[in-house]
Amino acid sequence: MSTNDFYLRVYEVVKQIPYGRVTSYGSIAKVLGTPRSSRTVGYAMNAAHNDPEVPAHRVVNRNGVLTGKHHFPGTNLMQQLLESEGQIIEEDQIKNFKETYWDPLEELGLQE
DNA sequence: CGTGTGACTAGGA
DNA sequence: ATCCTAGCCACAC
Repeated sequence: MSTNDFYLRVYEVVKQIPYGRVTSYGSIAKVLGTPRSSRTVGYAMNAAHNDPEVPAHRVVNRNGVLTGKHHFPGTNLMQQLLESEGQIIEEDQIKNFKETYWDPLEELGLQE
């Protein structure tokens, strides 16, 4: 495999994000072994479109800001989805980010 | 194979 | 704390 492999790996990680939790692009990239390809992770999410099992709304930037909300249908679908999971969002930013942050490195047992 | 682009991030002013 | 800059990597053309 080749090209799609990276995207598929991204999806596999995103799919494992628990309900009500979120993570960052950089963390996902790090899990994949390429911490510098965080931008590409977001790029991959564009194609995630085809995979409804990928909870793209649970992926935000490292500050807990919904940078990708503009890529969702409507104007604040991403925010609505997160709020429906119990997230507290204000000004496009997750207020309880630290509490709901899900670190794939820890949770997947890849670290420590 | 070179160039441009982006749902990012870290570091410096 | 906020704003700006440069580096990154995978992909489309």
